[in-house]
Amino acid sequence: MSHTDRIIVLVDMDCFYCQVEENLNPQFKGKPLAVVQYNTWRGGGIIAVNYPARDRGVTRHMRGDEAKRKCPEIELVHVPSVRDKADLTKYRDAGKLVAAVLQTFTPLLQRASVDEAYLDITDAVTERTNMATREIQRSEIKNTHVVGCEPLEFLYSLYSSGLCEDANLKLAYGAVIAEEIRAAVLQQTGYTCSAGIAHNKILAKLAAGLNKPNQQTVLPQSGVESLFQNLPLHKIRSLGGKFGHSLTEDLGITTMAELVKFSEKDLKKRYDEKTAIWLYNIARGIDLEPVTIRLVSKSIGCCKTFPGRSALITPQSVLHWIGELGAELVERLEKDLEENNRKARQVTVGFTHDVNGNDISTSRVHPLNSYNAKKITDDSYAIIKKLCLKADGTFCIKSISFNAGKFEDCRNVTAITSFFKSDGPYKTIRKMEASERVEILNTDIDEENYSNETVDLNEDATKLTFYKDNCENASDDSITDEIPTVEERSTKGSFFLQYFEDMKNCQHEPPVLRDFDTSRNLEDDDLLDTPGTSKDEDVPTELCEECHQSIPISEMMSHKDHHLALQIDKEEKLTRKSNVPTITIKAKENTKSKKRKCSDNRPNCTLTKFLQSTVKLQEENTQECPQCNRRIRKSDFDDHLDYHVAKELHMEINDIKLCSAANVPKTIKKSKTTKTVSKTRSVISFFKPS
DNA sequence: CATTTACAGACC
DNA sequence: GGTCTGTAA
Repeated sequence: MSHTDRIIVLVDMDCFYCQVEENLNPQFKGKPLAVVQYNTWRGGGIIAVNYPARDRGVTRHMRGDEAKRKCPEIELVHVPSVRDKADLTKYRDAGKLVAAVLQTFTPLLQRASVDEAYLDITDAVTERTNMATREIQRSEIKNTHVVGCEPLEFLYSLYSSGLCEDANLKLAYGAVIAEEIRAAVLQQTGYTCSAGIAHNKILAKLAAGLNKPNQQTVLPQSGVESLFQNLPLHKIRSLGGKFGHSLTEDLGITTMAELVKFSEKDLKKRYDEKTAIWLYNIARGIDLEPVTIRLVSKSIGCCKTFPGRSALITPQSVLHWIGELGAELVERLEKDLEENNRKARQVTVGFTHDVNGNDISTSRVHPLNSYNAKKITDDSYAIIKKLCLKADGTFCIKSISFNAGKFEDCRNVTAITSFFKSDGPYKTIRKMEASERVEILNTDIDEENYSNETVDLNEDATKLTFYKDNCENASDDSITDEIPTVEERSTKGSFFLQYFEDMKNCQHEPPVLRDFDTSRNLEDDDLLDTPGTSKDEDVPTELCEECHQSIPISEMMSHKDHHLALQIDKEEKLTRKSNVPTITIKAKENTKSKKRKCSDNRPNCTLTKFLQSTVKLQEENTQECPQCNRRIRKSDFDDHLDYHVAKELHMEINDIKLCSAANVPKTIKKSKTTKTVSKTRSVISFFKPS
C-alpha cells in the first residue's frame, strides 16, 4: 500500500452562484457579475464574483457599493429573500444536480460543500490502464495542466523511458477521466468547473486552485517539491486559519518548503502525535485521508444575525424571527425527507446575546418528533425565554441559529426473517421499502458483533447459493426441496428478486415479523402477566431472560429470534444503502447484542418458512381472501387472516419507530401497541408447517 | 454595528 | 449534551 496508489479528483465549480444566475439569465454571460445578499447596508454583501468582474478588481468580501465604484457596469444579482432571509435553495439544488452527474462516475463521492466534491476514481483509472491499447493523446487532456512540466512532456515521459512510471500513468488516466467528468457536468448541467487530479485529497484540492476557471491540473508527486518551494502554508487545506498561523508563530516558517525541515520528532515535541504525523506527511505531499462517501450533510441548519442596533429586544421580535427560522428549517427538512428518506430527531437552538457588554453564546437541544414549525418555534422560544429573558421583560439577542440533526433512516421494513446455520451465526434478512436490496444481518454469536451486508439481487446470484448452502447444512432435511435449484434460479433470474417482484404484485405477502406470537411478545413492556407464570400450565415452559416471561420450551428459540429481530430493528443499525452500488460489508460493533447459546436441536430453519411462503398456491383446495383477493390454502386461511393483522401491526411498529425519540413517553408507545395486540392472536402459525 | 452562513468536530 | 472552535465559501 503506497501513498500514490489512489487517484483523487477534486471538482470545484467556478464561481458557482454566479454561474447559476448566468444560466438563469443568459444575458449576463461574459459581463461582470456579482451575487449579493441583503441590500440594506451599503449595497449588500458580495458572496460570489464572476471572472469578468474579478478582472476588474471586484472581490468577495466587498459591499455592493464598493463593487459599483470599482466597476460601474457590474450586474449585482440579489440572493432571493424568503421570510426576510437569504434563500440559498436554488444554489443547493444546482449543487445536487452536479453531484448527481459526478455520482455516475464513482460511488466514492464525497461532497465537501455545495460546489465542491472529492472523487476517488482509482478503480476507473485501473480499468483504463488495463484496457489501454494505445498511448494517451494530448487531445484527450486538452484543458489539463501538469505541475512541474508541460503536459506534452508529461505524456512523453510516460512512454519514453523503458520504465513506465505507474503512478504518473495513472494520474494521466485520471486527467483523461477528469476531462470526461467535467465535460459531462457541463453538458448535463451547463456549469463549468475546475478540477485537481492527484494521489490524495490535499493535493487534489491544492491543484484544482492552480488553474481556473474551466481547467484542470495534475499534481504528480514529482511536482510537489518545486511547488512547495514558495508555497505559503495557508494554501493547504486546514492550514488557512488559526492553526496555520500558529505554525508560523511556533516554527517561524511561512512556506511548505520550510516545514519539510522539521523531523517527526521535532513536530511531536510541539504537537500531539496525530497532528505531528499529519504535518510531517503533508510537508512531503502525503495524505492518507480517505474519500468517505457522503452525499448528504449530517445536519441541516439556518441562522440569522442581528448585528449592532438590530439586536432583538422585544419578545415579539424574537418570536417573529424564530418563527421565520423554524419555517425555513421545516421547509428544508421536508424536502430532505422527500429526497433522502430520513428524519431529523433533534433540533439545536443556539443564540448569542449580550450580557453586560459581552457576547455570550448558548445552545440547547430539544427532540424533534414531527416536522411541525409551530412546535419547533414554541419549544425554541421556551428555551430562549428561560435562558435570556431579562428581568425587565426584554432580550438582547445578536444571533439565533436552528440546527436539525440526528437523522434516522425512515424507510419501512417490508420484510424480515431470520434463520440459523446449524453451527453458524444467526442471520436476519431484511428488505427495505423502495429498495431492490435485502440486507443480511449476521450476528456473530461468539464475538458479539455482526456484519451488515447489503446484497443487490440484480447483480449477485452467488449470494443465493450462499443462502442455500446455509440451509442445506441446517438440520432440517426438507429444506432443499423447498428452495429452487440453481437452474431454476437462473431461468427465473434472481429467486429473491422474483419473490419481491411477486410481493409488489401482491402474489404473496411478506412474512412480517415472522415467527412470534404477538399476543404475548410484541413489546417487552406490554406484557401484563406476572413473570414466572404461564398462561397455559400444561405446557412446559422456560423463563425468557429478555422479557422474564414463561415461554413454552418448544417456542423458546423462535421467541428469542423475535427479541433479536426486534432489537435489530430498533437499533437502527442501518447504514445508508441507497448509494452503494453492489455489496457492502461493514463490520459493526453491537455491544448490546445478546448472547445466545448454540444448541444442536435447533428449530426448523426459519429461512425455509420464508421461502415456503413464496411457493405459488395452485392447489384446488384454496379460498379467496376478502382482504387481498388472493387464493389461500384452506388449511392456512385462519393464519392468513392473522397475517393481515400482523401486517397492520407491522405498520404500527414502523410508525412507532419513527416517533420513538427519547422524549416520547413510553406509555404512549405501549398503549398504541397494546391496542393492536389485543386484536391479535397467533401470527407465527402462518409460518409454521401445517 | 456589519459578512453571513453553514457545517463539522473536539473537548469536557 | 453543551459549548466552543475551526474552516471555508
